[in-house]
Amino acid sequence: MTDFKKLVETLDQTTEEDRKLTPKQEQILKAAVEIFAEKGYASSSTSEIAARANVAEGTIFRHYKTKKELLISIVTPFMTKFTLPFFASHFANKVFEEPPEELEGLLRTLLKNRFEFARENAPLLRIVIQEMAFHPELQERFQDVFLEEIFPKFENALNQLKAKGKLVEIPNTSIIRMIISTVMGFLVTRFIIAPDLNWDDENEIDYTIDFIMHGLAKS
Amino acid sequence: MTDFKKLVETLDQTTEEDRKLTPKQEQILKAAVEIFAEKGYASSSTSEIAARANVAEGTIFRHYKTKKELLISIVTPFMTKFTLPFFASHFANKVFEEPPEELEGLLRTLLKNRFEFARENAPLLRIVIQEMAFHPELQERFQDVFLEEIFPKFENALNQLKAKGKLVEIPNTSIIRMIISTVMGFLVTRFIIAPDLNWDDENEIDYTIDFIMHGLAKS
DNA sequence: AATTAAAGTGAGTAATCACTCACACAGGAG
DNA sequence: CTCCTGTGTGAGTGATTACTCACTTTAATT
Repeated sequence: MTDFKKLVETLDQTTEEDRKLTPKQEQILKAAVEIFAEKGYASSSTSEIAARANVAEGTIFRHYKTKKELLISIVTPFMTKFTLPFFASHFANKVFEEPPEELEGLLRTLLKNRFEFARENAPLLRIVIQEMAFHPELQERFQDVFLEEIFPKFENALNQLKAKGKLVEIPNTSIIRMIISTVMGFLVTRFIIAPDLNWDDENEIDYTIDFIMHGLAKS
Repeated sequence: MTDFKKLVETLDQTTEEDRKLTPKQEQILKAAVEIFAEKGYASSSTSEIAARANVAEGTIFRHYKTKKELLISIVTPFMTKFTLPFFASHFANKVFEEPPEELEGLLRTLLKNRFEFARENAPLLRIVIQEMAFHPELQERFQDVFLEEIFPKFENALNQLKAKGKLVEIPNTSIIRMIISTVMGFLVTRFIIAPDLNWDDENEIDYTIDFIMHGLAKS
């Protein structure tokens, strides 16, 4: 429960920070997200961001010392919000603290959570995926969250499911990789690669969960 | 068999083109691949490429009209070589022309093929994934290959497997998405995100195939 | 009304960028 | 030898870049 408290504090902090923002600062962030998502960080110019935000170029550098600091202040709140609640919903949290009965309920909340979040933040998801490759600061931030918060809980749940004979006996790292590959593959296809297709989201989510469930069930 | 012939011609053509290259031109391509993979296309400068290639900057523009043409001449041969042989190995080809007995054999050749290719061309794989998002020319080239060559054959094979009652009854697009998500998720993790981990490749390939097989088997 | 600190401005700057061009040099054909 | 064409060169160019700074405006406090 202490973990959960810490998480809530983190989220509250960031939303408090959001409220401190000047109107012009909000315009800057909005414009920067749009342009970064469209052309990538390296190909985006601060002059263009200023223009779209209806702001003088100097105003950007009043609030953010460098262009990179602007990127980071956009990306890191998203990263923590996207990765931490992985197991932070009340239901999912319970699943991971009590011995988990079934993988399916966990997968379903997890996928639906992240699906809604990705839908509402598609440009940010795009930016993170694109820029993570080139900015070590972002990689470190991600590793911190993933290795210390998500991975241990994930592994613990998998071990309990294995003990109950409900999971294939392959390494946890492999299981986690397959789950994340499938989930991220779905989200990336749905919201980044082909967002304009006619998606039957309800069914696709069900198919995806069934695929993982059968793929990982003890044979 | 005509398709197969065309494919061989395509591959031969590109390797013939490779042989026409000046030594300096090879140095340029090698340096460009390295630097594009390290810092991304937009953050790479032609001066740095020239320096690493031990070549004057003007030499680059003698062979490639623009920086973007250099990128494209690097990326498109890789894309066709990576996507086309999807079903072009003799064995896989047979599987897709005769009624397919099992999905497993197909998956195994397919994954092993692409695995070796990704291992030998990891920097190029990285460049393609990174730059596809921002260059419509690359997206079009990819769509041509995928929609006209791979997708129809893939779908045909899946239909035959479904008719035999060996596959779940969900849309082919969903099945294809899950297979590609899992395969690409493995290759990207293995060669781009965490290439320095201690990988047990033989087993990981087996796990991955088993995961897909069970995930897609008729329940 | 006076004071003050923060927010906002935009012309200015040095660096870097992709790309050009006039020229040097190779070697094969006539 | 004389062309000639393709290859290689590197100083030069205009455009663009992230960032600075002297200045003005805003808004809240005394």
